[in-house]
Amino acid sequence: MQKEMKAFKALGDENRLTILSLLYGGEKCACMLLEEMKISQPTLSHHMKILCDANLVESRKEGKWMHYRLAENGLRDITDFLQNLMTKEE
Amino acid sequence: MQKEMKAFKALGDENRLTILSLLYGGEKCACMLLEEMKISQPTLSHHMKILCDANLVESRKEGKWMHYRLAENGLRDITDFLQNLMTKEE
DNA sequence: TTATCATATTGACAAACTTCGATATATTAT
DNA sequence: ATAATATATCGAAGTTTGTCAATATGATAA
Repeated sequence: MQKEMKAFKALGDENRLTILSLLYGGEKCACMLLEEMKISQPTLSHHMKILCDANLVESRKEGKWMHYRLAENGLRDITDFLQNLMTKEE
Repeated sequence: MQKEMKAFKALGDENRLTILSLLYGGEKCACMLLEEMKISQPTLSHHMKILCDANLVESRKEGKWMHYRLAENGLRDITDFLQNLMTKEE
């Protein structure tokens, strides 16, 4: 349950939900995310770390750029967790 | 997105995840939840309010007892939200 | 090497959150 | 009406979280 809690904590922030929606279209580098949001660079870096630690986002380093993309596995894990809560209820 | 954020915030707490898992088997009254957890009565009340406000739990008053159950609608909403994030990615 | 650019880390501060004891409210029983 | 019980609200203490400026790290370019 610890794993799911970490993911839900990560999802419970407006900026991080925005980041996920920006990654919906596919991989993006940090600098592009930064342009589309009104937060500082350290703040973005902080949020990306939380999303990666929660397994919701995966990263790839290319030269001095960091590329981020949605982590399908982590997303599926918590989706399954929620679906299990719903089924067989009652 | 505000609605989902509220739900995810609510899910990002160990005690509240425990409460949801306790409600998995079906409706329970607050006093029964209280017995199964090591938190004070005001704390439980606080968490139940957060879960209800987030639409993850529904309540029913019967005399002096409050009965709580999982809110299928709210759970489905965020499950759908996550599933939409996953599909068509790429 | 030195300069420049992209990202990460540190340190500090304010805001938000969790928790509980004390107390209030509401319902039932006597 | 009074007592007892279940739950909610209040107020305060301690903890966690989000944020940014300053700085560090790592990579490329000159």
